[in-house]
Amino acid sequence: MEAIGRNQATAAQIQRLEDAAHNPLTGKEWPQDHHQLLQERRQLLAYRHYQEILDAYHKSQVMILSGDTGIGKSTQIPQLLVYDEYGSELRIACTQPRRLAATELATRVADEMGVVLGEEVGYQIRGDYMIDKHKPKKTRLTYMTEGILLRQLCVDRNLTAYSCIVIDEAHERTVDLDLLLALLKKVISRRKDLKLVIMSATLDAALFQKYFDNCPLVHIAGRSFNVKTIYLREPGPDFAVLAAAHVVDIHQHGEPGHILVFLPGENEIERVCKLVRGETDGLDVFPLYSSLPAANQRRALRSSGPNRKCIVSTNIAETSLTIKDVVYVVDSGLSRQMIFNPRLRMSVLGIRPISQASAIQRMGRAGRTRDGVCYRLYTKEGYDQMAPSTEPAIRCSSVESVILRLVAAGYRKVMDFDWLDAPHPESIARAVQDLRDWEFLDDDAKLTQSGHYAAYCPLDPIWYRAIKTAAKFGCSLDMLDIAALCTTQTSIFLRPSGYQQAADLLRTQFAHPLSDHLTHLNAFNAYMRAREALQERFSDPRSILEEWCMEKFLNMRALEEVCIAREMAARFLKGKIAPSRASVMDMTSVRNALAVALCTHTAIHYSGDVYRTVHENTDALLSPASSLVGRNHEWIVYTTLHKTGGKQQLQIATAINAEWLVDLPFFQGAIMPKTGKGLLRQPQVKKSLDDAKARMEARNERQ
DNA sequence: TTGTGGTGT
Repeated sequence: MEAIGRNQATAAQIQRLEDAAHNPLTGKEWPQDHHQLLQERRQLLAYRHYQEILDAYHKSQVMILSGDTGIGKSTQIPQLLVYDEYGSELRIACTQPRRLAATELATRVADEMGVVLGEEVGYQIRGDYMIDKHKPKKTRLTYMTEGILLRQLCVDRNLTAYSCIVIDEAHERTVDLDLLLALLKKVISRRKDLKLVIMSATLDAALFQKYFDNCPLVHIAGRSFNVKTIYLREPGPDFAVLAAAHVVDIHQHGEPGHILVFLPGENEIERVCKLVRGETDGLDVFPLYSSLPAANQRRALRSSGPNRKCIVSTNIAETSLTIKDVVYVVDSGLSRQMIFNPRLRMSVLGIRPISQASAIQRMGRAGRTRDGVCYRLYTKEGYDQMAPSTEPAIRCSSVESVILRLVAAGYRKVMDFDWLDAPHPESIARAVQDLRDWEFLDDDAKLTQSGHYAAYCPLDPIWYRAIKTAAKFGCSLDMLDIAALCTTQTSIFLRPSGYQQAADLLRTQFAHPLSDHLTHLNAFNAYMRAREALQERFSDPRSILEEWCMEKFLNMRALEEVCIAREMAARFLKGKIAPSRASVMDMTSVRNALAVALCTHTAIHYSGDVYRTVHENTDALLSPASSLVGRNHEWIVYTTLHKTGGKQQLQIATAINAEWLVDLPFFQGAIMPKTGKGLLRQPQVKKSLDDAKARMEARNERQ
């Protein structure tokens, strides 16, 4: 390649390289479509700002790049940096919040640069990579998820393999991103030759600029196409009815072009679909949400008949999936959001207004291929009252694993760490307390050996502890499966609208009378058996497996995720924890291990369907899906405490014996919640444990 | 009488 020193390239030089007879990266001739791709790329706004971006990049260690979606930031900027960084002989990483984006961008950019995917341009996501690992210099640019870079940061705290890190979609503010930025800020102070480019939507750019000592900001103004925004004149009564009416009106009177409707969830979506179908002809209506079987999702995205298409979707179409040729957007202004309440250690799921940033993102979905229209089912005043940006995820989730990773990275002052937005102090305090209860931190908040392992284990910390505990009970492999099932957030059980009762009925074939954890395990084992049997008989059993899952109302995507999580965790645990399995005939040991490991998540039966949690001292019902409903076991452990639709629920529970709790440190007198007068707030807990103790003593005497 | 969306050498 033409000799350009590191960080000395000009836009003209790069253009010359791209116009040359041979590909400067490979020395080979360009692929046939090179010139056409180049022409398309040179139309993109991001490409047209090459020189301005290079100037800012050369001048400063950190820079922020802002601009609307669809201008080619994610594809063009990393390519530009490949040429500019060529002299450094180190790699460039470009992070993405989602796996799909990482793989698709890598594929596209490898094409545009005229190289083979996995050679000069590659990707890395969990359980899958296309990079040249053996020749360190070969892969110049790697698209990866934020989590992958965080992992690499744990191993190599100065990221010595890289000369430049590009953070894309920074405005999405995932938990991993906030942790990554905080750690990168430390890295760049140690490594002055490491460059950082943060790409974000316009609205949040100033925030990042301030965080990085007022570094330069380049804004690429303009968007690919205009979208006209139409507000409601006065607030409407029922957003579902309103949404349906807008769709019908657009279909009857509007110019050609597909319609995309944003609603909070599956229920609302199915309702609107029904309303619209009843009143239109020649309109293909598709629901779209994550628990929809993959085939139905594909149909919604790919179908292209002569009819107009209307897709009624959750937030999944806001960022994760792109629908071609959308001209109309109907935005309800609402979404379901999960917010963590640190005091109750409880997640609350509810329908809330979206942010302005999110409204803009939804609107932009109408202007990807030509000018569009966005109908907002709220007033201009309603829009003005929305929060400018979506609350960063680190502010509304539990932070046990974040704090653990932070301590593992060598930062112990977790309370006054330099965050972009700090987690709630109460969240941090809770996390530190939990990590101590789980023995990952000692009394000086120092990392223990087992805390060190938990930080590197690709499972939630509490599940690493559960596997460790299970090893003592001779069932570490059963617990590994349960851990993978619980760490994978999406449920393996489907309950499609219209088939709820059938789904509930079929679920009972896996039901374990004493445990939802074991119910999940039964279903997972059944899937693994079917998978193995089919793999022996067919070379590509995927579609048959998909059918098998469909019949049993199991979510195959979730089950495959569980498989990957399990394999990765198993690889990590090899040599650290002895593998063992409980007898199929008696899973008592698994329940006992769950009781010990999840002892901070115990609840005692109160009255009727009501349980009261020991730690938070709050009343909650078993989830209606639990196989323990109506059985009134005295003690249970649960995986999560949720609030949905105003009701507090305990999800994924297992019945346990009081005898298993009496000797645990967590249940010794001092830790029990007390009232101001020093009286036990839950005398029933004490009584139950005392009774259990008496029973144990009596048994010992008899022997 | 139940549920938005992501992610992990």
